[in-house]
Amino acid sequence: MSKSTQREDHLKALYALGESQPSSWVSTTQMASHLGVKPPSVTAMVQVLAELGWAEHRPYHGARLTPTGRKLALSLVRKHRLWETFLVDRLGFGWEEVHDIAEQLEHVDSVALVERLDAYLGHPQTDPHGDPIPKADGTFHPEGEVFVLADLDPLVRCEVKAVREGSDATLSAMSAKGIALGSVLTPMQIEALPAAWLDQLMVCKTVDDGSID
Amino acid sequence: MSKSTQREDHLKALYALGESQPSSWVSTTQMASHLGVKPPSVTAMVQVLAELGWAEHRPYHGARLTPTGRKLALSLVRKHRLWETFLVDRLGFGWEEVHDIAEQLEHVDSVALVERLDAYLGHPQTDPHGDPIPKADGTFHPEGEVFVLADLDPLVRCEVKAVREGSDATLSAMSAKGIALGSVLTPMQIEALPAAWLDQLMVCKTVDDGSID
DNA sequence: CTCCATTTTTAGGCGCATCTAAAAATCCTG
DNA sequence: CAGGATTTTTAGATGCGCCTAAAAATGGAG
Repeated sequence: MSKSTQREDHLKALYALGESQPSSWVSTTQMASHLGVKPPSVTAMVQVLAELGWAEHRPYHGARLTPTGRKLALSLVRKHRLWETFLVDRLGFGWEEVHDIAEQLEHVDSVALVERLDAYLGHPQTDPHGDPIPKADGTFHPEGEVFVLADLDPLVRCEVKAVREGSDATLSAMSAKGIALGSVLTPMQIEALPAAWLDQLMVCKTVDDGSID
Repeated sequence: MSKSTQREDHLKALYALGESQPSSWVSTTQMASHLGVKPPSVTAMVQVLAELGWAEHRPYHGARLTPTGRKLALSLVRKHRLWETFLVDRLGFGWEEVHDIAEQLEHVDSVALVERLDAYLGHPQTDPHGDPIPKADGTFHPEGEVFVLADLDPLVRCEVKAVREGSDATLSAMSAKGIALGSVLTPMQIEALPAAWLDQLMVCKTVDDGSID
């Protein structure tokens, strides 16, 4: 936490936005709206990240993480998702309640803490939303065959594996409709879902031997 | 970690130093060396705390917590000690390793988190160092046998051991109702007491069914 | 290929918490 | 009880992260 929560937040934004789009160059405006600040503030911070060797900045074109910056960002994602797992699995929070708390916890600075927490939780591979938890070395556990529900062409039975970028309200609404990780959706159920959810729900086709990872 | 980690640190210093000395007035120099900053910085922050109603500042004499400030300070102590308990009891840290980590964790702002953590840990009464953990209402678990009457959950016979922070008028009124040190109160009598008194009367149970908590 | 609309950076300020140096108050000694 | 030593506060400056407004660069439409 010590140095700069802000730097870490900008780093995370850079990572999140860079991953979710073809070009890894992220505009300052994009980051600004993601972080809830104004573009000039992002420009200033991106320049700091560049000086630290965590990002590259191509003026008027955007910013991108360096390998070092990516490692740091992944360690933040790791901490965030481990804390979310702790909050849900151990403290009994609902999956829609934990984001803001984890947002704070992830800035606590202690390598030993993260590693002990990871061990305490049994080295979980995904967080309560189904998102993969990076390992200490910054690599991911091999991911299964999940894809966005919107891509499910012939509507068939499938199992919810993850929810991407769900707001707290969305997650609550999903819970209210009985959707949780591991829920099985029939074609009929899928048709009844709000269209917006189709882009957020990550699923895999259900095979009859209900094996879960 | 809101904007106010610094405020919280000053509040805690004020509490810690005020408790451990006869006069509760704490000098800015004392606080400064405790916090690792210079006295003028403390003066400035103490003035902020005063404006917030968390402390009183008598220029050139020192600062002191208000009741509100004390409650806030105690909630920080509570969080700190609960996290230390978690780190040692659950994550297996040594008791000498946990202070700095808890120092960071205590600034995480979520009432629900603290309460769930407390429950998860089994409502511990002391932290790994043996220091008492304040309860959510800012009172301590019975240090010896003594505790605040308001905490007497199943109403049972008890004996008055002390009166905390009672004004002259309050003490007179208590005397008029026959309450003095050593008085024995029955459940029926307790129910008839002014609510305000329940927070001031320190009691111990007269029968030894020592189990609760 | 030029010019205008949009995006992005630069310029200049603000609030916060900190600092150093100087002024003010208190305390202590003779 | 006076005056110097010490403590504490005030004054003024710095770094950081944010803002708004203005300037600069990009890129798209004719």
